[in-house]
Amino acid sequence: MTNEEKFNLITRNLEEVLTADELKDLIKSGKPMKHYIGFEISGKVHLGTGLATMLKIKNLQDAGIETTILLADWHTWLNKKLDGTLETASKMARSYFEEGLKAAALCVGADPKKIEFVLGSELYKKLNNEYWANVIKVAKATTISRMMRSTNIMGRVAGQSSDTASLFYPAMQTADIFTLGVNIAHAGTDQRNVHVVARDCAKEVGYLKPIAIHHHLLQGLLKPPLWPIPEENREDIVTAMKMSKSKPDSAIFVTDSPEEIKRKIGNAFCPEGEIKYNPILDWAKYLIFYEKDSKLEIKRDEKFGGDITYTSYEDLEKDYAEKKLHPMDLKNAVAEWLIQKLEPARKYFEDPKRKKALEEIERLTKK
RNA sequence: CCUGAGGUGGCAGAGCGGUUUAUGCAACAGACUGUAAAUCUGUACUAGGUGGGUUCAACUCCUACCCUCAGGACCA
Repeated sequence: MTNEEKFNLITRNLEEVLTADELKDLIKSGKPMKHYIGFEISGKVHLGTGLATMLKIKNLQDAGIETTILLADWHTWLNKKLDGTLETASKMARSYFEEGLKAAALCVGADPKKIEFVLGSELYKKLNNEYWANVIKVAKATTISRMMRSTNIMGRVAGQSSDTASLFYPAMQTADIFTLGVNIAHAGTDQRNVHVVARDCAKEVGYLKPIAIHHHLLQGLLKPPLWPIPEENREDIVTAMKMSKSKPDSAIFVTDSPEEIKRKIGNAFCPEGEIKYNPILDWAKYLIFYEKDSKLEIKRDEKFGGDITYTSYEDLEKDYAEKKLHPMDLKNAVAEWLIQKLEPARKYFEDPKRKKALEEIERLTKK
């Protein structure tokens, strides 16, 4: 694989790379590339955490990068998720979340065995003072206002009043990056602020400045609070509409049953001819047509034009915009695609132990 | 620690000592569109921070405690 091919693989479908030149240099240098992405154990694995992330991880694996997933149990605790205890977060990290991510990896053809899963609490314990020293170093190298601007990573509006612990969050996340020694930090675009903090203070803290890569956040299935979306705050609304674990009908989880998938897609917001904000098209673009050789088969009645197969997102979008493709036909096809794609995950969770863990996380997130 | 405001259903947000207990959003069902949305109709459901007390009866009064918010005090 040439350096250019590697670069293209790593950056495919990304929303942002900080910075592309640094990445090129890193590839050229031939140094080992170590990637990381972190997750809170805040609920079930959905298409965003699962498929979107794993598709990228597969690219990275193919490019020969060492991939790491941090199971951020401390962050989960700090953020009062699940039942609010560290113990539960740690337990569910291994019993459920890691398994859910592995299942998702299987769905997209990534190799779960080549992903290193690191549990936050184990890492911190192992490193003893070093980790917390890094947190303090980061805290010393940053300002409160800077940190407050980064706190939207927790699904909150930045700067909104919250407890003191939330200020530690970005410092910890940054320390994670340094402590793990990663040179490629990966996340959804919602976490770019923290990555920028990490890059800003890397030198001062005495660590490698990580390259940050950000993938697209999948849209949620629900109708936006304001429709049509006013142009001036379009960005805010769209990011607020991302798929969310806490709104089960906005998301599809990797273990959802075929019936559940059909129901959710069926209920999804999907205006005819609308291509600017359309979760189903968004999913088609970022999941189905993620790989170049993908295709989507539409099955429909003769009176609606008969079956058709799309081999590029552009064609799909064009027909949809011109109303040559009806939302319902699109929905059916996307639902069918997902049902098939997620089959390995459902199978994986037939295992009694995993199934039990899944039920437990469902219980914990119910309220 | 002090002062003030407040803690109501999934969320937002009123009133009231006693009855069918708002209202909005969300949810669910139906109608209408070959999806969803919008619109119309309907349904259900779910409360009163916690412990005491007053009362025939308390979400509504009293009291203690807890918590949130604003300000003050302390540090000076």
